[in-house]
Amino acid sequence: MSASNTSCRLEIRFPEELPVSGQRQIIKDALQNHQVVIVCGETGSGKTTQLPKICLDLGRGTMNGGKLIGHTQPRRIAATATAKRIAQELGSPIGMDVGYQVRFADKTSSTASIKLMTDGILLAETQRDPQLEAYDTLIIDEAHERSLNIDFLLGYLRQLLPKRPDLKLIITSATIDAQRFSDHFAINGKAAPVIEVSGRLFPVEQRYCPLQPDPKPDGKKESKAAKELPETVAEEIANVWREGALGAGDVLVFLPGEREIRDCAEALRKDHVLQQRFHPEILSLFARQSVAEQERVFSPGNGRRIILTTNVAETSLTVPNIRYVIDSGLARVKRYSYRNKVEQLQIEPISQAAANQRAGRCGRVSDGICIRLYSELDYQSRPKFTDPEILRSSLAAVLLRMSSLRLPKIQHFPFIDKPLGRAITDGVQLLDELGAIEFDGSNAADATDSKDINNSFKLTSIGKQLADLPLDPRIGRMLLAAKEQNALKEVTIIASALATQDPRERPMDQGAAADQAHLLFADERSEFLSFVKLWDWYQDALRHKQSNRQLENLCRSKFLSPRRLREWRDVHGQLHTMLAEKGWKENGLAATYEQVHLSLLTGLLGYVAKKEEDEKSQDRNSKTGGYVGARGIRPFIWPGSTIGKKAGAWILAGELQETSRMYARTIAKIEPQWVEKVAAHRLIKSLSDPFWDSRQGEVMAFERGTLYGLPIYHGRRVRYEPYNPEEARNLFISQALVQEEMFGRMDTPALYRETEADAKKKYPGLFGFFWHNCRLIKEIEALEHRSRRPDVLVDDELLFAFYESRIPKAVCNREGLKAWFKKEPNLDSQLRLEKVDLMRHGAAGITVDRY
DNA sequence: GGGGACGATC
Repeated sequence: MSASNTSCRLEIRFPEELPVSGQRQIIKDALQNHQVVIVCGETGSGKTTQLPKICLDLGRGTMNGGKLIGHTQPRRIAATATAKRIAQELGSPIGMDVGYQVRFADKTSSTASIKLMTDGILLAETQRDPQLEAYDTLIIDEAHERSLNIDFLLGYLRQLLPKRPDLKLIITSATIDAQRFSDHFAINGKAAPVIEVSGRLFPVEQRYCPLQPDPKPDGKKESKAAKELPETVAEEIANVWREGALGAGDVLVFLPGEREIRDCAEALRKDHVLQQRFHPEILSLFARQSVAEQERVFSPGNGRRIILTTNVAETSLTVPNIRYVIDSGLARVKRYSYRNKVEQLQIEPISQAAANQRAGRCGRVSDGICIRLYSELDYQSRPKFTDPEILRSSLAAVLLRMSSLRLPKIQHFPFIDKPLGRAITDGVQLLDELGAIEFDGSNAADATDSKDINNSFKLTSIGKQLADLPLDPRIGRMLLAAKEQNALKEVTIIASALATQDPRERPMDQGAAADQAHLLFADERSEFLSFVKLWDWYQDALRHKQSNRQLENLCRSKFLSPRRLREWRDVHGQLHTMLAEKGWKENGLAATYEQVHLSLLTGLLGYVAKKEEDEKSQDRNSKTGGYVGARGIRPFIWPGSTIGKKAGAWILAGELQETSRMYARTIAKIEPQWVEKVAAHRLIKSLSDPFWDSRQGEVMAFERGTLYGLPIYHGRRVRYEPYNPEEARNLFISQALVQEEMFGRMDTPALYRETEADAKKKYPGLFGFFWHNCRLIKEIEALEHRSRRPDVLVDDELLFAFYESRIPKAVCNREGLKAWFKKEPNLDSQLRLEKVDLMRHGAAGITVDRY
């Protein structure tokens, strides 16, 4: 141990066995001469715990008369654990010199010099401290993970640094990413210095055992059939264990998802060689499994173990005692589809960086062997890095935040990887759908088509409120709507549930029992209301709890995760407090089904679907799910749905995600009229088949309303005049007057008499010209008949021209005409036809008088 | 007929 003293009361020691300790002078020198320093240190370098101490030693931090040394971590656990560790190393109680802040936990004080936090906390702080004046030093750890938060922070800091010359920034990353960060933070053309700190990784031998051979250079496929993944995993494990190069170490197998884990586990249990010779314990590891299931992985047993894992073991969790890694080279990757505006979760080949990270997982305790189930050529041809999250996400939330921070336009913001224009446009459209923004200037109407729409919007009051909520904009929008709907109580419960992980557990081997237990919370119309039922159950359980143990057991008996229930309660509590501070009152009476779902719908407009009328699509074996949604998507109801087939004609989904199919999860029955209630102005209306409606006295048409292409209603009679006044007038003249349907059909003498009597009662003294003209035309028709000259009567076109020229331009219905009659008493006589008007020019000689 | 992993203001 060596120690150095600063002016402060603490003695700072650097454990010499940590590689970073040996380089602290180099790091100090770099930090003194540069505003930004990049530190790459692999696992075990000690960078996370020692870098803040090096900064302290350099004279930074509150205790040296400066400000805070801020240190961010991607995960809450890492932030709190690191804070405790550093405090311990400094011999200072937590909160005194080293504090931490994560969501729901704040252990900071005015005396602290070092503050550990999640990157989300620092990002949130930019809202009220845009210059980040609280800090004199910032350490952004694990920057290579390139989460949305990290990318935003790095962009933010890039533009902040010139305004804060006193602020020092350390970015830590994996070695392969270092150059990109160094270039991004170049000042006056000078890249930021990169300091490499060795890690303590043991050598890992790479082997390639491809499932399928590489394609030959001539493009012809190898005749050998591709091997199956589960069988190959079993085979390779047997091989390395038999070979015994590294002894009986545990094996970590990276697979893309839960399903592959299940298939693989089954194959391993059936493999005679493995079973008889090695008796392995087969375990699985993925995020949504119970704590008990996960714990088994972290408490090594006596025998050989095989752990089948998803990406959770790539960064978030470290499995001990791993000597062998088998890498399928695949992962389920979240991407955002701009076309459908839904999330996709599909299996993709991982990047070289991710493959290396996976391989490194067997070099932590001693030498390791990594077997890749793909060829070296395949590896070499893969992208170097995993796409950063910002290129795979909806940008609505980012745009909202940027706008609320009054940052430059997104195109000019210094992101390391700039999002595509298409993605930006999509984000703007979502914010517009939520009513969060308004377009300024003249191009408002066609703004969504304009190329630089994102240059011309500003936040509405809804947008400003959304930016203040720690929620996805869609979920935040539900809360704002719930305030109007008087449904805040229920919607706060639902919104916080949608914002956290589903507390319901479904262990692989007890699926049916879990489903059965969860039926307790089922609602026959809405799976959103299941959350409310579950919430009530949980509140009741909390009230009656005898001990934490008893509560945990009760939760477990219902297949509920205590940890996630707590997280749900924390988020709910936070929202509840925030809304109360705004002065919003929760409804005392239970909200109606409609009030709750109108609120949800306001945030989920694109997630409405309608049962297809086509009978065939309702078949079991149909290739479609029997529903059609916005933008032409055809979702399937998630098989775990408790409503399923009984869902009805219209549903709202809490989530649409494309995995093996497009699935709608968390569904509820809704009425199509509700869509109109919350989104009347978003519907695209089209009118067809206009006609004269003699009862209304108006030209009417059939209206059809669509929401993102989904017909919400059709065949609705509406006035045609507002839509097309010219054509409405033409139809009024041709059908009401020329075709004599002003008061209804009169095609038989009886009907004629009836209609006339009726009209006289309803419209006394009005439209004398109409009956006059009708009679005259009849008279002449009779004449025409007798003279056997079908051309004597003037035709419809001339009649039309007669009325058209005499009726005021603004008149296109009965009421309009009536009003003109009052204004212009002469109009009646002007509109009366005379025989001469009705006779064709050439037939003018023929008159009634000749007979 | 079935789910990669994170994360969020006084």
